[in-house]
Amino acid sequence: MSIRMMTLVWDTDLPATEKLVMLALADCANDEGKCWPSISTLMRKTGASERTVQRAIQALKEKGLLRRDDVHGRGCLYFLNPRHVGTPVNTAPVPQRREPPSERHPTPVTEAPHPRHGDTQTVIEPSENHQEPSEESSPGSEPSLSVAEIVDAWNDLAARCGLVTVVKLTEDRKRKARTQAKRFSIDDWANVWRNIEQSSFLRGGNERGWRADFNFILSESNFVKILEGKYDSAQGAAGTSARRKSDREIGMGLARDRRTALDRAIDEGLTNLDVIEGIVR
DNA sequence: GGTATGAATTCTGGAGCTTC
DNA sequence: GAAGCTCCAGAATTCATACC
Repeated sequence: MSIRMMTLVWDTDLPATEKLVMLALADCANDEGKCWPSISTLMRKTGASERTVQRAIQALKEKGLLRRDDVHGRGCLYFLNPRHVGTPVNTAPVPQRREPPSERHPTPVTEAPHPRHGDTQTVIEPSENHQEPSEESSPGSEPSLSVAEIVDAWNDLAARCGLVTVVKLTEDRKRKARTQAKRFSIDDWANVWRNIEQSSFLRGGNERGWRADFNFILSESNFVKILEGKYDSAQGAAGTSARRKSDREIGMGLARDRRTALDRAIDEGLTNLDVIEGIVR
């Protein structure tokens, strides 16, 4: 154990996990900062998982606080960097800090501060060709729609309702869309599109002018609320569904006809959102 | 000033695979 | 066997706002 190293680590302004791993390393190090604990030793000392320890080591390396030399067959040698560790807080590498919401980018261009290797910021040009069949399959729970179908349907709806269209399809958005597609049936999606279109609140008709965006609907709780008609401003918070509002505005008979056609289309296994939306409209 | 709420972001751990 | 890497889903945290 190096008291000198540990004292320097305590004075750093590191995120909790990184500081904990750094302390565990300092606990094994000599006064030169040299040590060779295994990942499992660091796991035991910190109480963190293997993955968390690895990530913390990677972050410390990137910040210059740590150097790691691989020793084939013998694990790794770590060198704590006293110069960096001892750097005053105000000049030390600071942890990632989020922008306040008012400074954040609007939905489509929000990016994770640590994009993973292989992440892409794909520019979506709605078409019928950007299917991702390999990503949609999941044993046990088949998604009701593909990511491309969801994005296309949203962009179509957004264009009609003056909402923000999806310009970039991040890995995070893809993942959430896939999750939603597995959670909800195709008629749930059709109902959500319709409820958004019929909700003045979701289209900016609120005190702050806030509008629903793609990320908003990818939240499970938001999706359920839209589905249940809780954003139906005309009906208030009583929970009356947008479907009933649709009946009132369009006329009971017409709405019933449309719903019947929609149910029939769904029963027949129709998966084309454009067709379904055409019926809904 | 304290508290509750909603939305957005970040962190964490499991699984599976590869490399040395 | 040890370590690294990526993907994924859920938990935790942060922040702004509204309300008392």
